[in-house]
Amino acid sequence: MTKIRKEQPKRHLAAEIAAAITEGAYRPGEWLRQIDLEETFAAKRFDVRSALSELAARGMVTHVANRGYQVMRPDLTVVREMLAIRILLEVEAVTQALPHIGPAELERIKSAQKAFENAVARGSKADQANSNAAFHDEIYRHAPNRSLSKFVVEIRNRVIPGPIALWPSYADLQRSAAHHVDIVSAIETRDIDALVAAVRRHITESGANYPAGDRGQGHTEASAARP
Amino acid sequence: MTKIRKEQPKRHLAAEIAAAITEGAYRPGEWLRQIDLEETFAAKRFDVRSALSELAARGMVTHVANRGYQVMRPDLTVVREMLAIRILLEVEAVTQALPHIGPAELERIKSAQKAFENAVARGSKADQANSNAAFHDEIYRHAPNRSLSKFVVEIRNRVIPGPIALWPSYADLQRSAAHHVDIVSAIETRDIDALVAAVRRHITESGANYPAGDRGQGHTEASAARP
DNA sequence: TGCGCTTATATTGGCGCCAATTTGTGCGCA
DNA sequence: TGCGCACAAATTGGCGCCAATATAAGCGCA
Repeated sequence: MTKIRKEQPKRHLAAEIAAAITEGAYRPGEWLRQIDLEETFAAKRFDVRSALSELAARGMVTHVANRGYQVMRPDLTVVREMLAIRILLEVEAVTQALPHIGPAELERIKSAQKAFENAVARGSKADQANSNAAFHDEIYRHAPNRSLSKFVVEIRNRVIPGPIALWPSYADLQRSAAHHVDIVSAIETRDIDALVAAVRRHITESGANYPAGDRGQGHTEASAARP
Repeated sequence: MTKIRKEQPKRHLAAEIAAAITEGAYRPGEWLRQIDLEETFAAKRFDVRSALSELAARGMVTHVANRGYQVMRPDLTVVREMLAIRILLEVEAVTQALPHIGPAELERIKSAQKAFENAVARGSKADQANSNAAFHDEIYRHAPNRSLSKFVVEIRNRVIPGPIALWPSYADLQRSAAHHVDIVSAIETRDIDALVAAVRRHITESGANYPAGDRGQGHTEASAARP
């Protein structure tokens, strides 16, 4: 008799919770109750705590003894610093990728860009975020340094977007789409300088949504939610 | 009556195990038995499994269902790619740091360098690794982008050194020390180009220990250790 | 005597309970 | 009526057991 085994792909709960946080399901400062997470993600207590511990190590949530875990409040300074790091990495990635982008690859990039434009017009917030990420990855994946492109993804997912950056205006989205057009055309004309400049501008301005004195956005409300 | 509470700084077991791996306590390909880890680190089963899961997510160990966790075999390509990323980040860090290094800071850097030389002469392998890391951090910490310097540390600790890179020859160590001297003098003369070149060379050559066809070093022996 | 099957052992991994602690509520007292 | 204390409810977190599975050992049979 052949042995039947349930091949569950060993879900990575920490990543799922992290995604939920970056998508705004949980607000900065909000308490993450283990019991809630258990039923929301249909996971066991063990996995929940394990995931929470991991996220705490990553600095995505803060842990208060005997109180629980709460979503880290995005520090404007840290966000800006992470953007600077992203620029460093993504500029390198796109520079490495350019020589390896032929007509076929360009076509895929263009369709990824189209997908983003569609998401801007008719998609949900999550669609917009995902198709935006997919567009960039479609470019970076051609960098010979595969670790680099993986890293770019990891860093991007690590930053907790403030509530403001999470709800960009339609104008913001259109500006993003315009940047994508710039990037694509720079790739098409093989203009490395223009390409680098476009990427740098794109990332920089993605953090421009953060007003100067951000910080306490949603502070009172989120803090009010008791643990 | 005042309440007495045991303020244990909430140890991060995953980091401890990771350190043990990078220090060579566990060889690539070796199986990590949970029971052994329990008593070695005086931790409970829960924490061990949690830490292991985290390390698996970081790609430091591989997880085989119902078999356990084993130390990831360092892939030469990945190691090289990570070195390239380290160069990118550390060059940026040192560039940012230079303008903020005054006489007082330079003095501390010099003493860190001395500490490394002492470790080379009389210290253990762990001492050498630690004092080397301390030297670099003593420089990078002056970069205004604090996230960057933290990041540099994280990346450095993420790479699993192959057994060869782990046991550098005395000549390797001396070369490393020489690089440090170059770096210090470049800082002293404020020669940014020389500084960048020195850092780049230092990191690049730290991976030169890996011979072309590395991979299977310690393969048979480590694999023999049954789970 | 060697090979294949069955049995035994060690290890992993899923799951759950209960003590400790904190927060919320209600009662009593000034 | 307002303040403070005590009690109750909810949540976290430490800990341990036991089933499932892989590996090793033992045994019978050709």
